[in-house]
Amino acid sequence: MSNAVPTTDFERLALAITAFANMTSEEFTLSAPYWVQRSYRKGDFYNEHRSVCKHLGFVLNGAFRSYIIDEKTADEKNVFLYSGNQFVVSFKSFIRQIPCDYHTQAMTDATILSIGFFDLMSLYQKSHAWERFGRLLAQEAFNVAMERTESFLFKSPEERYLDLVNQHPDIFNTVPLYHISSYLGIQGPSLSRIRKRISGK
Amino acid sequence: MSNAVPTTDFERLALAITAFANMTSEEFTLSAPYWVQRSYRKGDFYNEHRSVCKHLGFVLNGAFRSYIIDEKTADEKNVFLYSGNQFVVSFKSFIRQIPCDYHTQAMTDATILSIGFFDLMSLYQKSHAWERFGRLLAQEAFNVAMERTESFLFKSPEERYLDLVNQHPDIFNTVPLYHISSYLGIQGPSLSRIRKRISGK
DNA sequence: CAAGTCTTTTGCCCATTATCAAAAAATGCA
DNA sequence: TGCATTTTTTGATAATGGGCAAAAGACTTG
Repeated sequence: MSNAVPTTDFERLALAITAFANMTSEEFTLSAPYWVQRSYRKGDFYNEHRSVCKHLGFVLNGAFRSYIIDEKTADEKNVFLYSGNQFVVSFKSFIRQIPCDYHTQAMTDATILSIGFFDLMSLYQKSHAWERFGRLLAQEAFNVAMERTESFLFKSPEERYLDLVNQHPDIFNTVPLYHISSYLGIQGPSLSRIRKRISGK
Repeated sequence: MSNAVPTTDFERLALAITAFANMTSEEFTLSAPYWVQRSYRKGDFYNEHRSVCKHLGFVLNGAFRSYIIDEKTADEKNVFLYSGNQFVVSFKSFIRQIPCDYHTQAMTDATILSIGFFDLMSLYQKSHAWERFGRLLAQEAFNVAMERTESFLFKSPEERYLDLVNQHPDIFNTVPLYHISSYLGIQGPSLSRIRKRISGK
């Protein structure tokens, strides 16, 4: 972990946030003192089960997953994937500052820019635009959850796979397929067969 | 639709909200002028696709569903069910006051107590406790969505069915099973077989 | 480069669900 | 009550995914 934030990375963050929350670069600049760059090795934990998620991270490189260990089968199930230009955060734990249900782990070496909960809260107080950011972040979390629910309701594993290829083309080069199959709610061999079916089209 | 709110119904609402948001009955009483009782016949719409959801409803009797029409198969898929002592609202549409993705319809004759969006917003402004209610409502919506996502990820249709029996024992007497199978993400005949399997245990 | 490890695919068989159609049961209504 | 409609169940078959084990392929790393 280091504090030096290269200009280009910081500009990427600025661009993403000003676009996301429709804020000016002056408003964004209020947050400048708070961002810290962090690096993770593959397998490192962004946040662990039972501990409170204290930071909101913006993914510069690499990919993370949130997973739960299924008591019955003792294996891991991926609930969320996060990759470049997305926010990595265990939302429920973060907004309520309560222990997290998930393990959140780097699936690859990764770098992020992160801001602490209390710093973010102070921005919410200081700035209307940041308050809006907070609301949009919450709504986004809700939307992601709903889209995922609807994908299970309306779509076959094959369609969910194709959607994921469209949404995160980047992760397929860097992340093992068993993480993908877990996210899709199917077994490794099933994903393998789906990919075979698709390639024959 | 009528305006006369019987005392007992109103007390049920008061009890539910004060418990939910940990507010005093004085704080709850601030909302008293705003609640209106509404009645629905089976098949009536609480809110229609493309129109903004303008009310938050507390279900006194009966049950509602939110559904989407699947373009591919042209049939309806239930995304949410709402029954007694729960809030019926199309959350995303309500909080952002944007057109709704869903149809929300009474599955049985039903009565609710409802409060309008702007009245609720004014309560949020006037009262810290109501602001807390708003936050908890949002978090609850998020949790419901997440639990539903996780149920698809971790559970078989049979387990989802058993969970629903526990969570909403009331609706099984009043609502056609095809609404339930749609909610569970399976076909009618499959639910029938699941029920047969279970009854033989 | 080669051995060892990790990841993905394949083969096999089984259990469950989808699909379509028809029968049976339940319900509503005259 | 009895007919018509709606809802649920059943039957038969096909498609899909699960589970297990083994093989094949990729990737480390000494």
